[in-house]
Amino acid sequence: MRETLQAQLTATKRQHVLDAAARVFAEKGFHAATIKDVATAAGVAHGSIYTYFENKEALLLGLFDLMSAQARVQAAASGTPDDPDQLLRATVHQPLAALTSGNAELFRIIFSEALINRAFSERLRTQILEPMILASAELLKSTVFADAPLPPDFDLRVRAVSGLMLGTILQRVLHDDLLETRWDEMPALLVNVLLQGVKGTTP
Amino acid sequence: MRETLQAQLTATKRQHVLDAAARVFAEKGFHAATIKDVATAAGVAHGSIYTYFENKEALLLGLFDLMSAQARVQAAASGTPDDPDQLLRATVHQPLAALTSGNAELFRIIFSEALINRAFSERLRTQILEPMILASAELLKSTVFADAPLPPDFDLRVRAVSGLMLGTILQRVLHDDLLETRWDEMPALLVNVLLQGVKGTTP
Amino acid sequence: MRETLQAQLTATKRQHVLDAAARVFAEKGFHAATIKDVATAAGVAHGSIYTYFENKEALLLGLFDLMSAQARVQAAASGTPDDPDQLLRATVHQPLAALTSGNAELFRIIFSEALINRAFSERLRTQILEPMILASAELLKSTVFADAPLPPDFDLRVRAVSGLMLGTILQRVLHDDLLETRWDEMPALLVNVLLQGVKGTTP
Amino acid sequence: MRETLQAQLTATKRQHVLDAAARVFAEKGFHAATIKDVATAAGVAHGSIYTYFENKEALLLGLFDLMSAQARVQAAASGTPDDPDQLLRATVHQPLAALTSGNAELFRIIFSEALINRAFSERLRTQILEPMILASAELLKSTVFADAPLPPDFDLRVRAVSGLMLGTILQRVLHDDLLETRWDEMPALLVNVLLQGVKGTTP
DNA sequence: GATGAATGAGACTTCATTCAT
DNA sequence: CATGAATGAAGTCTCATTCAT
Repeated sequence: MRETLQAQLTATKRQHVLDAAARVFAEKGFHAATIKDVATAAGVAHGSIYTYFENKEALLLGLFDLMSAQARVQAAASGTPDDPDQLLRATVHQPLAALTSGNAELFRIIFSEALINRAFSERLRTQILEPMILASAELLKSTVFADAPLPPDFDLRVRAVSGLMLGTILQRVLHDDLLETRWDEMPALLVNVLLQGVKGTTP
Repeated sequence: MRETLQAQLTATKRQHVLDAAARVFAEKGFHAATIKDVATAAGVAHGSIYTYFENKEALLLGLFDLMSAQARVQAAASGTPDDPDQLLRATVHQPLAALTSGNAELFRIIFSEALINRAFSERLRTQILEPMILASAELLKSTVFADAPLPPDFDLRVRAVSGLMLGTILQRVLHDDLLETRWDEMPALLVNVLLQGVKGTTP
Repeated sequence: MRETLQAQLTATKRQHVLDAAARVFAEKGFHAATIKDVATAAGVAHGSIYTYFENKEALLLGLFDLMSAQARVQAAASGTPDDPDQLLRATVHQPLAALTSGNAELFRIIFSEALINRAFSERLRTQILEPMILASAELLKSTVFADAPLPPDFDLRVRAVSGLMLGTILQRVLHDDLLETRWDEMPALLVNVLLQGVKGTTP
Repeated sequence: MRETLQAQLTATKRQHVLDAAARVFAEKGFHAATIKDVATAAGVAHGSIYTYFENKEALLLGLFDLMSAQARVQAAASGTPDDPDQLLRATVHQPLAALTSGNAELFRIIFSEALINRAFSERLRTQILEPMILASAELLKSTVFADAPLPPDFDLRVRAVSGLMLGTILQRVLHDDLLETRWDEMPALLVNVLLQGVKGTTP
């Protein structure tokens, strides 16, 4: 039991360091930030970082797992609405909503690294993108294609769905003012586009 | 006349160095790559890099201008088809086609940096994204909204169009095998989605 | 208490590095000497220099403070003799005596830099020269001009006093063999010159 | 004859480069100044410097010779006054007057280097200081010691004379405002000090 | 476990010098 | 002779990582 307590304490501190890392990396970028920066932000000696993380890259992986976990949590929390329309809305809403608060920074850091680091992009695909694509596929099957046979380019259409979400997010984190201001309207609008095309009249 | 020759020679070598930089940065990432790597790839002494570029960041900016220029060239080359349908197809096709050959690397390097470097993201927005958004807006006005009044969320719908393209590209450069294999089908498919929604039947 | 010990240890090592810097700079000159040279002379890794000094220039400032401190210490140590004659002798003796041992090196380094670095010459004037001039002025007032009104060119005469000392020192550090050999005779001789002119008979 | 013309042309350009070097070194200091700086100031390509000077240090030596030559020229120009008093005044006046105009910079550069560069200090002693000391000795012999046997510490007294001049100059080039303002009064004052001591009444 | 002094590999950059044109 | 592109040695400084306390 004591070991459990100890372990919990360790886990807490580890999380504390990770939070600090998220803040620091977000502000300075992964490469510009130093271990000392993170340690200072976490309020520990810089040597102590190595008690919780093997090296600097492990901090990044930790952040990655954090994002991955958050995505799962939010997916679970949203439940599974019965109404197909609600389901569609929820599925599109989720990834976009994940960006509010401080998560845009996390997105920036992780995608920035994944774009130029093959190992990291693998991880990103496996843990984040593929689940998102899978969810999109399930969504399409149970909604728009519920009554029709799947077309031969079904998988590609799924990429269009996930691409629409990713691209919208990407534009926002690249500081598109309009998207930042009217971010709340986007989920509904994207659903509309997916259902009726870009001309679709909003209900 | 001699000056012109000399200037041309210099420009050529500068381009040569820039090409090398693109290759090296693409493989290792901007931060992990060293000036020496670039110099070796270009076949010059590492001090010589500074004959053509003021510092390492100037190389990145050079790559940026390269991408920007390519985008402009392709936009100009595509001309202005009369047929609205052709126009739509062309506009969507362009950015996606720009990714073939070695340009995916350029995209990776530049977006990776823009995600974590505010000055760079400004540049990216002004020189690349905003023109793309403007083109999308013009496109919509002259095609799908040709006969209808513009809806109040028109600007947001434009973001959906550009977002669809960007997100699709992003997935591909993150090594989505399916997209890499069937990239040729995407422009038509995206046009379809935009016109009729994701369920739209391909003609 | 432990903190005090640690601080003392750090201070000691800092001093150790500074001593090494004095030796190295004296031998090679500030610009020709490298951080690596200093580190090697101090017996530490070259990166470690930066634990104690922010950068190379800080080493020079450290040496400067060292010289400044030494000057103060010696001034204090000499006390204030009652006999005016003794006072004169002591005041002239001090700066000249400060040059024995390894301090000629310090003089060389510091004056060499001050001659071409305005910020440094300001510092030198404020911390070393002006105190010396002030001391010379006080000296004159309480000795040769004790019973007479101060002449209108009093301040200039003070410069002659300090100049006589500085110039003599300068000649010695520029390797004048005669001065090096018979340095001990100079204080008395200079006092004589000041009192009676260059022809003055030594008592 | 043509060769002479050519040689003169070369000499002229060489002098032109040297003037530029004096200006540049004076402003930035020898080490901070680059060959390119000098070339730009001289209006030639930086590679061309090497047509006239073997390397960067040769420029410094060139400046040294320049100063040395100027000193000789001025010494010759001043002639040899018959009146011993005039002679004394002239001898002291000379080195001090040499500092007006832009020569203070030259003094700074050369003494700065000589202080930390043994070879250079040798040169300085041989070409500048020793002649100055010799002149001082001759001066003393023909004036204050004209009728008396030379004292055993004669050579040291000579150092006091040259030291008084050097030290006064040193203070001025270290930006002593008072000296800069009232520099004209110094020669007479120094003569006075030498003749009667620091208390001496000005005639 | 925590600390932070110490390490040293390695990065960027400068610049004196050379040499083909 | 003049030019300036090219070279590469060398320098300063950073920082991830280690380890004795």
